[in-house]
Amino acid sequence: MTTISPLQKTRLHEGIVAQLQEKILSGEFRAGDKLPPERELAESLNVNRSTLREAFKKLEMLDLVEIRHGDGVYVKDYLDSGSLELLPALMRSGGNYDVAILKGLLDLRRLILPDVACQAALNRTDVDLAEMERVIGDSGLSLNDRDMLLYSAIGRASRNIPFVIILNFFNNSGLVAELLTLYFADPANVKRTTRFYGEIVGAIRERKPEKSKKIMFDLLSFAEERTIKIINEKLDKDGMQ
Amino acid sequence: MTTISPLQKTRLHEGIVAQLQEKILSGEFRAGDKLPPERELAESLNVNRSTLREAFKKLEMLDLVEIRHGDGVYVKDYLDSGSLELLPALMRSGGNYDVAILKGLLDLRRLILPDVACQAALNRTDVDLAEMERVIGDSGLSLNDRDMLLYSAIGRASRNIPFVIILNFFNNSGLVAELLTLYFADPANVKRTTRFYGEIVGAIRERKPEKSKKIMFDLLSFAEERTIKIINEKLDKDGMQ
DNA sequence: ATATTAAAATTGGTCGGACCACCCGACCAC
DNA sequence: GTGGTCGGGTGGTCCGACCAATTTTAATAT
Repeated sequence: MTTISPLQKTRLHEGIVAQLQEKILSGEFRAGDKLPPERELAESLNVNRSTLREAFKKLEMLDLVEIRHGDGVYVKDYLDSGSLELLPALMRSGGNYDVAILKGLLDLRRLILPDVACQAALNRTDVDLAEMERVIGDSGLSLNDRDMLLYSAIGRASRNIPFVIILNFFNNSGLVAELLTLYFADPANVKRTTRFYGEIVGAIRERKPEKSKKIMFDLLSFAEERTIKIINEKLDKDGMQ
Repeated sequence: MTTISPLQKTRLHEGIVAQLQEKILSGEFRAGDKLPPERELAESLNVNRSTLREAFKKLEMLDLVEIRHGDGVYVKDYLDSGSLELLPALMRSGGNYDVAILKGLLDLRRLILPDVACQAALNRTDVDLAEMERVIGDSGLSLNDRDMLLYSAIGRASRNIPFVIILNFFNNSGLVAELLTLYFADPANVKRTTRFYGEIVGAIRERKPEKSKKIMFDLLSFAEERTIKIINEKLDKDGMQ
């Protein structure tokens, strides 16, 4: 029995984006390389030039390529200019998790979220609070959804837009979703996290910034340790078979 | 006598992206709204449908719109799904700096960079170190360029790819560049920052993570305070005239 | 009347080809 | 050398057509 179908409806230009992105991230196309002309590349891919151009527009927005009118399309160094959106692809470059990147992401979470909680405690409105309480009380939500919605609500309550954007990147990229599923597979983790929900919302309700920060930091530290452990076990198992 | 021309070459579809993005961020188009059909909108903008579609591909990559085959193009809530690349536009929504977002960005910097310096001290190679020393010793660089290149070098030395990507977003978005120009207008700030360069590279050379973190944090706190002050003065002045 | 189903209309996705705008290198005039 | 000219290559835009997915409408069966 396998997991549910991916049900990806693949638009042609998206396939091209994925293909070219992979070639760039894997190093097959190096920074500074000049790609073949659009007309030529379109023919190679058996695709219309318009379609290829739509793909290029996405790659340009990801800062993976630079398009120079009258000259050509050049590969950029994604370490100099890449976007956060590249991380999911980078993390799976070898088929397995790239643990270094995963740890980097968890670092980021641990650095940012306590401050978000702190600012949320300072700036939250009653409406923000009601939304948090609704989310942690809604039994119709899956564990994953509840978790992500709560973080999203806390982010909004902080009124710090850069933080909100980064938080929602975590939520929407699918990276956290995968990790959460593994994490919540252990009932002990579910219990710990459920307790955390009450504590953090309570601290935000009482408008206690330092307490909120500490609660958030402690939970993240706990979850981070467990997650790294789970991933390492998974890698070991996959490595053996 | 004025400064040299900006030499902006504007591609048609980029103008469309800017226009639609502004309408979304300003709230003229609200989340959930359905945009006019491509054919209709293309005619309104006096532009070809292919060109409009290229613009849509960029807006889709920014997660500002969702394109549904056979249905239409819908506006998304950028607070739920937006990308970091939106911040520069958000910060200038009213023509002036949005100080709240600016502070959020500086928060982010102050949270992340000390950890980057810490990890750089742990993971740097001799090549990384040589690059840092080259940058701070290169008298051919402008103050702005030297600053950004040093941070970039420290970021790479940390070997933490998510951090590098966020750092380079700061550098490449143009936000930091503007602030730096204001910041470096005061010779006292130049002096303080130049001293910092020697200290931080020294600490990274000696592989002292906590020392590196503290040096970075102190400098950022100093620079942050000065920058906020400068911006507030600027806003006051602009407000009076 | 209501529910089901099939056709039509709407809309995004792809295509092929044409022409314009820009960059660059080769060549020429001074 | 210096500067201008020109031609070939490349991205930018345009046009009109058809394909594919979805929604809407109309016809039909119950």
